[in-house]
Amino acid sequence: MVIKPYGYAIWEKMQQGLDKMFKDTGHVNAYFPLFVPKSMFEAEEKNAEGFAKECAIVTHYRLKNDPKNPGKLMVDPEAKLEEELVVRPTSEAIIWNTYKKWIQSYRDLPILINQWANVVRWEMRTRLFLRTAEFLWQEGHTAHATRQEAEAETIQMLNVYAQFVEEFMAVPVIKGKKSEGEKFPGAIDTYCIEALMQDGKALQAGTSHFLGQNFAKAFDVQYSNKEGKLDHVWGTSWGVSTRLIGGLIMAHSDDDGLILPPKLAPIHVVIVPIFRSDEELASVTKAVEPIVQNLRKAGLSVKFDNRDTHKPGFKFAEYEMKGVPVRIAIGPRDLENGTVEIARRDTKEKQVWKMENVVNDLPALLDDIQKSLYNKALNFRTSMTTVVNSYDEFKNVLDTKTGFVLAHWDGTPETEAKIKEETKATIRCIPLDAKVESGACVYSGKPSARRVLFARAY
RNA sequence: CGGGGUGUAGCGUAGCCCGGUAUCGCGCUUGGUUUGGGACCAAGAGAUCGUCAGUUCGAAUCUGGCCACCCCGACCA
Repeated sequence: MVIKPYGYAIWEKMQQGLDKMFKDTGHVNAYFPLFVPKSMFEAEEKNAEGFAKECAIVTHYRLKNDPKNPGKLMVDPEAKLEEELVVRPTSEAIIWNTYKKWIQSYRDLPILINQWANVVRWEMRTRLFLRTAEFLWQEGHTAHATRQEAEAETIQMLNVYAQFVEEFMAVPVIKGKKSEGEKFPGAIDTYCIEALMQDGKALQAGTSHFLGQNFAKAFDVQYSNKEGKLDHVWGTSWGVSTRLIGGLIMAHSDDDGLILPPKLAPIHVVIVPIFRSDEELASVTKAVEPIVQNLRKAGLSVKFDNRDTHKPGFKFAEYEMKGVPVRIAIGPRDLENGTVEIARRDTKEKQVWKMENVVNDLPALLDDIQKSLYNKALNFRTSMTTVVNSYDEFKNVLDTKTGFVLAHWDGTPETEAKIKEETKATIRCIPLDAKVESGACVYSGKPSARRVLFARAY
């Protein structure tokens, strides 16, 4: 997948928002290698097994001219690696192998590291942004002296993700815990945030794992505690990826293109001048320049599109497609009246503002758009979350209404697998705020203590 | 890997059944008229029809092999 500049700008905005939140919670960035020796990779068995089917492997380190095919290259059989290198599908292995060297004492803990990186998972079927063979993400890897501290870290980062997705992406999420079948291989517990897309399908937007001592044991990472006794350290890992861009697109867009929340929009405001002649453009430009400068001073990203190669109507359509939250049109009529035309992308609503109010009032409009997008998505999710009490109802909702389904489940992997097989729906999570409510599993009729969240998912 | 489908200009396509080197739209170039919601007119440029082989006087079209891509399924953030 190629991410073009405008799409990459969205990713950069996401990075900025998340990176600040990571730093604010005490984390630092570092970088670990792309290639992981196979022996290192296989040290944590469950993790290795979980990813084995989708690993790219480097077996050679040189190409040479193919004597049978002039001008073509071939793998040089002489250049076979002693040990194959796995292209990281995630970095637990190489990071824990490194942490082993860094940790001796409780005084070395905690280690709170994040890395921004690319990873490769050789998917059989890819989906733009949602599932690509190579993707960009961040992965946090922390090491702690106590179980309690690691668990608190896991939940803290889950909350960071939830806050980011809701505040920046304007997408409401449900925080929960994954079932045994859906959790990260190698983790004790996987927590996640689940979002609902406009087509009624769920999207896992981020995960935070409590690794227990699994990796510490696999990589022999021990520390001396205050009593002078050796113990394995406790770990977490957590990540979000460029999948969030796909989620952002699917959560808000309409038939006219993207709708971007102001907090992630590469361009907050586009100004389109209306003019027939160079003289008109000059006089419009003169009025626009101070507005641009002052909006930029206020911290907004402003584009003044003064191209004379495209008509205004074309530009209107173009920026709508790109999801720019606010468009300002200024023409000769506005110059006479001291006004501008303000159009918001989310509602398509147009207003005429006094020119002198633009700089002052625009931040509030952007705030309103941000909130309004969130509320719209929240209302949608609420209307698309259905409580069901029978398997017939369950299947009917999935087939006709779609969306999230809250149903009782007996807690067994067997039932989970059967439901998945028969309906394509998976347990998205066991919501953290699920109230204790005794009931009967929609599939088996066995007792259940709480409802879990089902959906068909990406 | 199983099942289905498609490869013709930068993109989307017609033509294929019934052989005679290619249609239309978008986009691109130039000129003119336009410019408050994706402009119009005119003139241009651009295609070894996925690839290799076969049949034929002649292949986008018929036959066979190969390659690539797409959709559905298994796998998945």
